[in-house]
Amino acid sequence: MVAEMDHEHAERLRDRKKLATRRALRHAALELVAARGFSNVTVEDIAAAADVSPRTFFNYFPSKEAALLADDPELLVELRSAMRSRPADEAVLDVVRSVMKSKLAESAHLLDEGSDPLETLRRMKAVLADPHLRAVFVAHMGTIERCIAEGIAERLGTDLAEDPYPSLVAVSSTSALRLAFALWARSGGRARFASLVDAAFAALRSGLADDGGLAAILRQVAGTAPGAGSGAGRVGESGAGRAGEEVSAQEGSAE
Amino acid sequence: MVAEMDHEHAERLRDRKKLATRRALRHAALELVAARGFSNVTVEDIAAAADVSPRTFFNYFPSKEAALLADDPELLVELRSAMRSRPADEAVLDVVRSVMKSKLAESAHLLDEGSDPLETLRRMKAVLADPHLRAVFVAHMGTIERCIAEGIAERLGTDLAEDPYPSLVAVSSTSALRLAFALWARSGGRARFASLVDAAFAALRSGLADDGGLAAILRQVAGTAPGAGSGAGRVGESGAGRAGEEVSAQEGSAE
DNA sequence: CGCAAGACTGCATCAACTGCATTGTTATAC
DNA sequence: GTATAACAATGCAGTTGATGCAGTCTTGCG
Repeated sequence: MVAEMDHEHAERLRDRKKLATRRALRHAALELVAARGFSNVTVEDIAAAADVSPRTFFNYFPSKEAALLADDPELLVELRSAMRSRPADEAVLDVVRSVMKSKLAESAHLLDEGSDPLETLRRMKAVLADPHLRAVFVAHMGTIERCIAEGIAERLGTDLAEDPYPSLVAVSSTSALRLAFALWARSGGRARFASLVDAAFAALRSGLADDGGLAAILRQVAGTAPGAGSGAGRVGESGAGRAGEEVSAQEGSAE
Repeated sequence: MVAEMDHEHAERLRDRKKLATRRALRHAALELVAARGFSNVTVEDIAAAADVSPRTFFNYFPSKEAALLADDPELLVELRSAMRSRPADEAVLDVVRSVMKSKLAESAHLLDEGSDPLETLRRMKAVLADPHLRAVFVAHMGTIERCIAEGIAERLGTDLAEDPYPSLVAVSSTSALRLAFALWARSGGRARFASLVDAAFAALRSGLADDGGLAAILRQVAGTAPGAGSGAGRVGESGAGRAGEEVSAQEGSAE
């Protein structure tokens, strides 16, 4: 029962060990960084806590930040192909919105790789708390933005260098995405990520007249009341009241 | 006429020398990076090209990137105070827009510090060409975004943690700003930066219905025609036609 | 001139990485 | 069950970015 594992198990022994050390490293990194701050933790510390040699750390992650952020290069090509597979007559904003909801749901692909969902939130909070990690995260979103801009230009048949519209949409969309992330973390992971994305896009489409239902979602989730009313007197001439038409229900329904 | 310089000149001798080496370092960094790429240039190379010791480089810049990017920490406090000095009843979007135009004009404070305007463009292009520098630049804009979000919350009297609206506006505004930068560089520095900012904000306020005149400005400046017409058939249901109302004239007038 | 402030430099040090050669462990063929 | 190939873990040396410290040279000023 110990030695005669069949091939299925045997083949996975290595992979499981690999995954285990990977998780151990990520976990150790999170613990140490949450406790001491990113700059006060060395790779040596992380490796020691995960019980591997410092050199091994770099066999798993290309940089110290990567142990916390998981910048998956494959994600970008996935995004591109997901954009290509949407119907040709769909509005670009809807394409981007749906792709974001499906591919980047719950920050699974941006911060985590199928590990404990409880840790995802802690990781996100640690990232948002540290200036350097925040910067790296923003930069990471920048690469996603570029990828989306190319995808839009491809759909519209225009050239990124000539037509500013794809860049404009990409820039705005990733802003909405980043905002949704931050708010998701702020809600303690209780708000539905897809709802936040929808609300952020609605807010954008309303011309920033109000928050597109973001405040409502947060209020509903956290039971807190914002200091001032939202949606009036904030934008000078733009008419308000067009936002929120696409915000889906955000509680009760299963994922 | 050589030894008896008065105090004015004398006091500036040091400063001039300092400024000279600073410029020399920045110049050397730009030249080398433009020629070889950021990762193929060492601080030692830059110092050697500027004829100072490697240690001296770090007396002028905190990092290798800083020699190309000039991330001025003072800029943030300037932004905050500029936002405070705007009339209290001004719409937040207008506040941010005007502050961006005045404080970040022509990327003077973001990439340069009063040196040759010709080099500013080269620097910008070098930054946008290199993935790592691009990432650092995006991250830098992230700090500006945060600063602006705080300023908006302060103006509205709300709390960043409760009300998502300030974050939403900040995120969108810095996106517009970043877009204006990229387009400015793309135009070869010929487009008026303020016009691009106005156009980007107009596009945002139109709910991304069209590009708010960005394409028109670029076409006017560069003489290129985009592959597809702009403003129709791109966004599904949002009505177009509200954009561009605030785009100022962009050529002929002196800066 | 002579002194003080401050800029430049060298040196030692640390931490993030990388390449290479070696050792250990797992998978598979015999 | 052992030999062997594949691959993961390790140790080691070296490069590079970055910081602190101490000594030297330049500049500012009386």
